[in-house]
This record gives sequence, C-alpha cells and structure tokens, in this order.
Amino acid sequence: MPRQVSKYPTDLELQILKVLWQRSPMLARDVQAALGEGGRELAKTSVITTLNTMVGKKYLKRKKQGNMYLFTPCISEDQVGNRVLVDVVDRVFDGSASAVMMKLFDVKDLDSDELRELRSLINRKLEES
Amino acid sequence: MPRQVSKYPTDLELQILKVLWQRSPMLARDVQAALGEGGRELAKTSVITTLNTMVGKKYLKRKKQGNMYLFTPCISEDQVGNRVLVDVVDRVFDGSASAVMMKLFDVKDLDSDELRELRSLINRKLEES
DNA sequence: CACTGTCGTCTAGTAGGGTAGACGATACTA
DNA sequence: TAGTATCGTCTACCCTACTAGACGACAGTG
Repeated sequence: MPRQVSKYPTDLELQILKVLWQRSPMLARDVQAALGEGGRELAKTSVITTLNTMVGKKYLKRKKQGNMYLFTPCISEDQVGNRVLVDVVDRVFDGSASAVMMKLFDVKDLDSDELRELRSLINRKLEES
Repeated sequence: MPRQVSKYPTDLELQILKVLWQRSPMLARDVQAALGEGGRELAKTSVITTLNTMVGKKYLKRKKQGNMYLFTPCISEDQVGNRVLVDVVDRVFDGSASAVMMKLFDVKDLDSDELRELRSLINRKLEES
C-alpha cells in the first residue's frame, strides 16, 4: 500500500499560502521577502521550487508577466482550514467533533467574549433542530 | 534551516498506537494481525521496523520476553490529541481556538445532546471567570 | 542431532518535502 | 554594445516515512 498523499498543504506551503492570502498576485521574490520578514529565510530557488510544486498541486496558479511569473492562490483559507480539520477529527479523534471541542477547552483558554459568542452559536444551532 | 521533526505521530504510528491503547503489551505479530483486521495488511518487517522507530521516538517502550519483544505505549491518547490539536490551532488557525470551534460547527454536525453538553461546559467556564 | 518455524536485525529501495548551486536567458544600464 | 542584475530551470542532495527481502539466531519437535 503506497503512502497516501497528504490532503492538505505542508508547512512551508501553508506559510506561502498565508502570504498570498494577504496579498496577491505576487512575484517569487516578494514571496521570498515576505517569508523572510516572517522569520523564514530561504534561498530564492527554494521558494521558486516550492511555488511551482504548489502550482502542480492546484494550490496556486501563475501567470507570465514579462520574463517572470505572478502567483495567485486558487484555494481559500477556508478550504484549507476545512480540510485540515476534517482530517484531524477523522484520523485522530475518530470522527468525534465534540471530543475535539472538549479538548480545545482544555488546551486553549478562551476569554469571556469568545465563550459567549460560542454559546449563542450553540443556541442558534439548537433552535434550528 | 533543517526541516523540523513532526511533533506527533505519523499516520501508521497513530494506527499502531490506537491498537496498543486498546490492549497492551503486545507482540509484534499481534500488532501486525490487529492492523490487518483494521484493513492495513503489512509485512512483518514493516511492522517491526515501525515499532522500533516508535521506541526511538519514545512513543513506545519494549521489554524482552524470551527471544521476542513486548511493546507498550508510553504516550497516552490524551497527550497525542493535545499535541495534534495545539499544533493545528497554532499553525493553521494562528492560535485562535474559537476560530477552530466555529469551523467545527460547519464541518461536522453535532446532535442536540452534544450541543447541550457543550453549552453547559461553556456556562461552567463562564462562571469560573 | 536434523528439521521446521518464528523472531529480530540488516540492508535496501521508493517517494516526497525541503534545500540550494550552476547556469542559460533576458532586461536594464552605462 | 558591453556589463550587470535578475529571472526561472535543471540538477542534485539530505532527511524522513514507509515498505519489504534476505538472513542469522534460536527454540521446539521428532
């Protein structure tokens, strides 16, 4: 059985997507600079290679401008979040979303506003059913 | 900059841990059989190799019995869940646990009982603060 | 003692993520 | 036009996850 291909972006790919979600389209060198500002200094070629593999994975599309390329994401922040979450819930928590929520309360502290917001969301859901 | 080592088990390692959380200690051949029942048929040596790397990562410990080994997890289901969740929240959702919860409501449907349970948990948290 | 089966180790190969050097093409500049 | 900077491609390397074949050690059986 072959190793299954990861259903969502790797670490570096995610960082690149975050850069491009903020502003796009961008040139490779600008992506490189933005990553550097975020504390990840990479060689120019590393960035370009990764950008191109991301095009192959349909995470980005690129458009020629003169002798260089402009990169634009063609997957949204929302889509990535969904994929990651679904995968983690299914693979690690056996599909139990409520187990994940319970654990989230332990792991990360929420302030009162967030808690109240969640409660009203739950109330709305309860009314729907 | 070297690639950072993943902070939590890979896919196969997770499957093995799930087997051993259910029942341990176990012999390699029994782990292999259990994986097979779960639909993952592997060669004997693949299982042993992975078990040994997991010992190296401190996910398991092994104890000699005659000419073979007994494997026992030394990391709990809870710990793995925590690590995975913390990582996902920080890396993908920029540390916002509430963002994860909101998205969970979209991604996975919860039944009324689960919703009510969550609500009372939230209420308890609100009283604490 | 010879035979058989099981155990673990050693070795090794594939695949993908990440990294970057060398290099040819091109565009701008003096 | 000659020189310089920048672009992208090609190539290549390392590491980790995964996979499994070959093989030697050893225990039990007849």
